[in-house]
Amino acid sequence: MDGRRPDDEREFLAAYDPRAFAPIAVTVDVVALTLRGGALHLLAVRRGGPPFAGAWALPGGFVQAGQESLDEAAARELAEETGLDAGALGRVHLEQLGSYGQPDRDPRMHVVSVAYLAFAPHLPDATAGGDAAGADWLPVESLHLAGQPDAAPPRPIEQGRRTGTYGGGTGRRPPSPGDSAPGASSASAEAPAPDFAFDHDRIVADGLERARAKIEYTPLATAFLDETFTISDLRAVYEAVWGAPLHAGNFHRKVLSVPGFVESTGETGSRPGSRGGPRARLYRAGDARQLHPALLRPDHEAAVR
Amino acid sequence: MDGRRPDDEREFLAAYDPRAFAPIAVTVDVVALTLRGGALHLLAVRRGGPPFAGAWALPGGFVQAGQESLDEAAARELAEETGLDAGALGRVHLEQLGSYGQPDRDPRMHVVSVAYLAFAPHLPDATAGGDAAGADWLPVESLHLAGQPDAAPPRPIEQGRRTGTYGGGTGRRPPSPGDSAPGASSASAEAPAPDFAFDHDRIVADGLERARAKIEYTPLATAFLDETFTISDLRAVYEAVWGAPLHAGNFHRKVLSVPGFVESTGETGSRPGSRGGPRARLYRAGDARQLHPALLRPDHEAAVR
DNA sequence: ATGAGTTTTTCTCAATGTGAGTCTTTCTCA
DNA sequence: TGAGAAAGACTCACATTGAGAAAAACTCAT
Repeated sequence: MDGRRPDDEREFLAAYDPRAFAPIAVTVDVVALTLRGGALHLLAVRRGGPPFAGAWALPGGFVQAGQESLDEAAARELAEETGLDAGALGRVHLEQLGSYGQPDRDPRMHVVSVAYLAFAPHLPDATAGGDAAGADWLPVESLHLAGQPDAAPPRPIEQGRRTGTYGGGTGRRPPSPGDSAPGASSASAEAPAPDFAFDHDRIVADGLERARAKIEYTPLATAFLDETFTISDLRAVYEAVWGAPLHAGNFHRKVLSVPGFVESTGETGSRPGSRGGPRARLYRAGDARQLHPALLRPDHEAAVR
Repeated sequence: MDGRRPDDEREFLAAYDPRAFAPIAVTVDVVALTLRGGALHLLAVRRGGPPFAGAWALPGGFVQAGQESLDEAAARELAEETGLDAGALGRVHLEQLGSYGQPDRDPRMHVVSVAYLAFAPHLPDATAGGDAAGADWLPVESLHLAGQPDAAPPRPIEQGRRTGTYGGGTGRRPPSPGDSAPGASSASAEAPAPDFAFDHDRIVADGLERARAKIEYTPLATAFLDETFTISDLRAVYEAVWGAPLHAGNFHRKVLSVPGFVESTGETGSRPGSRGGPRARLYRAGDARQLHPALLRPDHEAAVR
């Protein structure tokens, strides 16, 4: 562990001179996900300088030595990049994703990056905080990521109507096995560059997989929604994150059967953007921290071999 | 992300002088688990120098800047502390657990530690590699850990016979709900100190929870066993890690019903240490990377509220 | 205002998975 | 040789799941 070198006070004080031994920088990077127009989006910044100038990257920055914990650094970076105030930030779920420390992942020096995963309700447009050249929410379905077994080929972005359910919109549902949600866009103005700086494509891929797995057995899908929501809103989250349509009836039954997942507000919504149907009841997140039984992904082919 | 400061070549080269800005040290620590005498054990080293001289700590050390990845550093530290050769190390499962970066977690300076979790088949006694004062396998059930809801109170270690099944051995099975496996020991000679240096008790607690959760939905329990094993051997792993007895018949049925979990060798074991019963069939790990359906922990009270 | 098309919500049914036991057979040990 | 233990196959009642049907409540374009 930390410091096995020193055998006496003098020696370890020498050995721990900060400038003498550890030329490794520590940064945090945030994979921030939100729902916009029914589709899953990722917060990315456009790099202003080399290396990878002009490429997309994850928002992040250096951990301030001696000043902050990793969690605090991640929250700070996320706030800087999104313009979130402390209140809005409080509604965001932020958890550690993992650390990335290949010696050559940054051409300048050995940088260990601690990645975080954030789930946020609909957020305002990103404001290029700090010194990034720009920041934007990129539709996740249009990204092509390293090592993604289900990476979708690049496709032309289609602006347009969405059904409000799952992230597809191209009419080819239900998707065949092994299908990944086809390209679709909603809010972001420009076609996303397919590549990320550094190893950020891998971090994003890991974050997405974590998000998809996490909503199976935790109620975190509610972190994408406002204080109150309908069961259909919740189903739209699962469909967007998993990229597959779900059976509405079974989903309804299941959500209500899991203790502590959601609790009824007694009220009923008005659903302005609806395309018909009765007014849905409103719920808020319950007090469960784990879902039992879990909502398993459809197919997710049995044992992954 | 890494480096948003620089806006031109000159500036970022200056900004990235290794010695100029990041007095944060990066270490790896390994939560290494193995089965000894049917009980789960944790590899710990006795600290030779301050701070926390004489306390138990996790094996670990500095990441060699520019030289190795985090995974490589963890494997190296584990090998140093266990005397494992490359071959034996190949049979060990090693995965990243998480990073710990509270500014004051090490009194000397800001140290970010990337923790790893290792599952190993029965290993030889630990050899105090490096410069630790000693290394030993501590029975997990005798530890009392920070923030552990189910932390067992310290108990006298009882040397002695074990039934070969779950980690109890005190005859009080089946345990009542909420029970955690009572203190028991097998190999280690001295009573374990209940406290760890730094925040290592938290890291251990996180590692144990991860291990308990991970064997639910992955076949990693087989990483604690030799090349071939019986269903009972496998059940003993689950019982030791979860600290609760399992229904032998249901476990048997379930393991065989999960595709790719185990595959039959066609052979049958001799079981020298057995206390009766027919010779069990031998299996080896299958090719599944996920268990479907999963083997859920008993009770694990529904939704954790 | 009317009818077509949607959506919410509830039900049914068959298939599958699960916990708790029982039973037979095969071994070890005293 | 008999008591005790373990492997493994079964049974049974019950919960969970996927697929589908259907009633009721709405929206929207004619």
